[in-house]
Amino acid sequence: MKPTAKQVAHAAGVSIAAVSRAFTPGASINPEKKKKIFAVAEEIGYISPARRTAKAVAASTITLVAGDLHNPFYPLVLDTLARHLQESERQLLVYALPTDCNIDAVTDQVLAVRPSGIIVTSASLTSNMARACRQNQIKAVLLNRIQRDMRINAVSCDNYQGGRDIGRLLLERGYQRIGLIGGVANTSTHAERVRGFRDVLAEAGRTIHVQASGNYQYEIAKQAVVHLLSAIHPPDAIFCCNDIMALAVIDAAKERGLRIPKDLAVAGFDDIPMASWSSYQLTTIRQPVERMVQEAVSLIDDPNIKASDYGSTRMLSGTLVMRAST
Amino acid sequence: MKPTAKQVAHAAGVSIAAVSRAFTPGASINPEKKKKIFAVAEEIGYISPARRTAKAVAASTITLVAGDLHNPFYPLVLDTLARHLQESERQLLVYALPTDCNIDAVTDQVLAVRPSGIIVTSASLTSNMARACRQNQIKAVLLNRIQRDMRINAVSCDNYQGGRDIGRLLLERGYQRIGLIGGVANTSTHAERVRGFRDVLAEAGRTIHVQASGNYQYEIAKQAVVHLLSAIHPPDAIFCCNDIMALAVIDAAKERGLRIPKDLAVAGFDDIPMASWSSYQLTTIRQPVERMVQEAVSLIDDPNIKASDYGSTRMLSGTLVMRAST
DNA sequence: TGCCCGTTATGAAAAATTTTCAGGACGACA
DNA sequence: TGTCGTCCTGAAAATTTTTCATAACGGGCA
Repeated sequence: MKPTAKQVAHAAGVSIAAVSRAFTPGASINPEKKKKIFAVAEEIGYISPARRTAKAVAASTITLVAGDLHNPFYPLVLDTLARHLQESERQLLVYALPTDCNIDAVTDQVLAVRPSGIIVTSASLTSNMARACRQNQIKAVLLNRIQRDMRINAVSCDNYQGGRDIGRLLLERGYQRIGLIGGVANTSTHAERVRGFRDVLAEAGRTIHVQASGNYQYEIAKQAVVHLLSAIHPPDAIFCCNDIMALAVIDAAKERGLRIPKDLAVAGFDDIPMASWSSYQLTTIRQPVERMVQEAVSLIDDPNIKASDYGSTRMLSGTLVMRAST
Repeated sequence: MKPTAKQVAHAAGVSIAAVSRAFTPGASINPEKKKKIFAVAEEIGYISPARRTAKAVAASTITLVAGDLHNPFYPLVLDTLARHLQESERQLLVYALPTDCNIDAVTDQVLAVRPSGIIVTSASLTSNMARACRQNQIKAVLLNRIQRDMRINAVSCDNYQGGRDIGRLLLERGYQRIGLIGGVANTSTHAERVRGFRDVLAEAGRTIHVQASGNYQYEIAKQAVVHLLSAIHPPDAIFCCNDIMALAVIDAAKERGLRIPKDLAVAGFDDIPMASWSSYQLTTIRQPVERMVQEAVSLIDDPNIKASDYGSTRMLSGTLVMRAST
C-alpha cells in the first residue's frame, strides 16, 4: 500500500490539510509543525504528488559542478558529458564556480533540483555538501579529484603514475636541473602528480631543483616561472601540473629567447587540444576523458552503489604523449 | 475562475477521468481523444496540476544549445551565462551539439523540459525548431548568430563593423596582398565579417587577394592556409573570421619560418584568452561577451517580448584589440 | 463461423489531495 | 479593554487521480 497523506496526518496528529500545506511551498503553516510532518512523512515514506512529479522530472537530470572553465580541460569534460547524456535522453545542468568561490555557495541551488546525480570537477567538495547529498539520497561523484576522507565516489586519472611517467622521461633525457610548477595546493591532482614526480626523482637519488606554484592558471604560472628562469642556476626542465601552466612556461621561456626543448624542456598534464598545436608541441599526460566520464556516469547509474556508500575510487591510467617540448 | 478538468471534460464531451488520463504520460487513452482534450484544454486554458508543478520547476531554467565547445569562445559564453543565472537562482541546462549535427536532433529533448528560454549559439537554428519554440511559448534567442528570415530574437556583436575595423587596420598598415580565412559558409558571423572586410577593401579600391575556408576550426584552417602560403604570391596579411583559425595561421606561418607580423600579419575575431598569450599576441576584435549574455537573458526575461514576436536583433559593438600580430 | 482470451479504452465511483472558508489565537495599538 | 490585522488551523468543499467493472476489439484456434 502506497503511503498517503491521511496516514501521515494521523501519525503526526494533524489534519490532512496540514500535510498538504507542509508540502506546498509558501503555504501558511507553523515551521515546527512542518518539520514534524516532514519527519513522519520521511519515516512512512510518503511523497506528495507535487514532489513526485518534480522528482520524475529531475530523475533524468545530472548536475555538473565545474570549477575553472578557463582551463580548456573542463570544456572537454563538459562536452563529453553532454554528448553522453544526450544519448540516453538525459539533461545536463551546469554550475560554473569561480575559482575562489566555495561550492557551499551553490549547494542549496544544486540540491533544490534533486538531480539523480552530481558530478563535481570543482576544486573541492566540502564535507557540508557531501553530507547534504547523502541526506538527500543524491549520488555525488568527484571527477578528476579524490577526497578519501569523505566517503564519496570518485573517478580520476592515475595522477601518481602520470607524475612518475613525466619524471622518468625527464630523467632519461638527461635533464639536470628539473623544476616543478605546482597547481592548487590542497587538491589531490596537485598532490598526487607532485608525489609521483618527486618519488621517481628520489629513486634516482635526485631532488626537485626549483619549485613554484602556478595555481593551475596561465597568468599566475607565467609570473611564477619568470622568477625561476632568472635564477643563477635556472632549471633545464620543468614539469607543470597541468597543460595551461605548461603553455605559460613555454611562452615565458620563448620571451626570454630560450629554445624549447634545447634550453628548457617542458611537460604538462591533461593533453588539452592546444598542447598539440605546433607553437607548443607539448609533451604531456593524456587523461582518458571519454572513459572518465563514462565511469562517472556509471557510478551514478549503478543501482548497487548507494548514495550513502563508502567512497570507492576508480582510477584510470593516463597516456604519456611525447611531443617536441621535451 | 481557474479552469478545471470538469470544464474541459464537459466541453470535450468526455469524462473527467479521461481528462486526467490525457495529461498522465503512459495512461491508457485513445490518441485521438487525447488530442481533442489537449485542444480544448488549450482553448480554455486548463493546465493539469502535474504540468503545473513541472512548469514551475522548468520556469527557472534556461537552456543553452551550444555548438562547438572546442572553440574557446563558447566556454567563455557558457561560463558567463552560468554565473549570470546563478545570481538569479536559475538553472542552466546545456546541450552540446557536434558540429556536423543538426539542432533538430535535440529539439524534442530540449522542448520536453519546457525551459523559460533557449539560448542558441550553435551554427544555425532550423526553422523546424523555431516553429516548435513559438508553438510551445518558449522564447528562443540566438547568440552570436542572426537569422533574419526566421522571426527570432538575436543578440550579436556587430560583425560587419568588426570586419571593417580589421580591414581598415590592415590597409592603414600598408599590407599589399590581404587574404582571408573564412568560417562556416552559411553562418551570419562569417557572412557579415567577410562583408565588412570586403567592403572596406573595396572602398579603397582593393580586393581580397586570396581566400580559403577554415570552417572555424583550428585543423582545417591550418591545412587551408598552408596552400595559401605556398602560392607564388603569398598574402602578407590574413584576416581570419575567428581566433582559433588565426592561431592556426600563426602556427602554420611560424612552421614555415615566417615572422609575424613582418612576413605575415594575422588578425582574428573573438578575443579568446589564448589570443593574448605571448606566443600569439593576436590582433582581434573583442566580443562583449558579458553584455551579450546580459542582453540575451534580458530578451528572455522581458515580459513585453513574446515568443511569437517578430525577431528583433540587438547588436553590440566589438572592440578592436591591437596586439603584435599586425 | 463462433468461441475464448488478452489487450485497450472507458466512465462511474472511490480515494487522495488541494483549496476554500470560517474561525481561534495572539500581538499591536488606540 | 476593545479593535484590528496577521498567522495558523481543521472541516468541508472542490478538484484531481486512481481503482474498478465493463465494453469493445482483434487474433488464435477448434
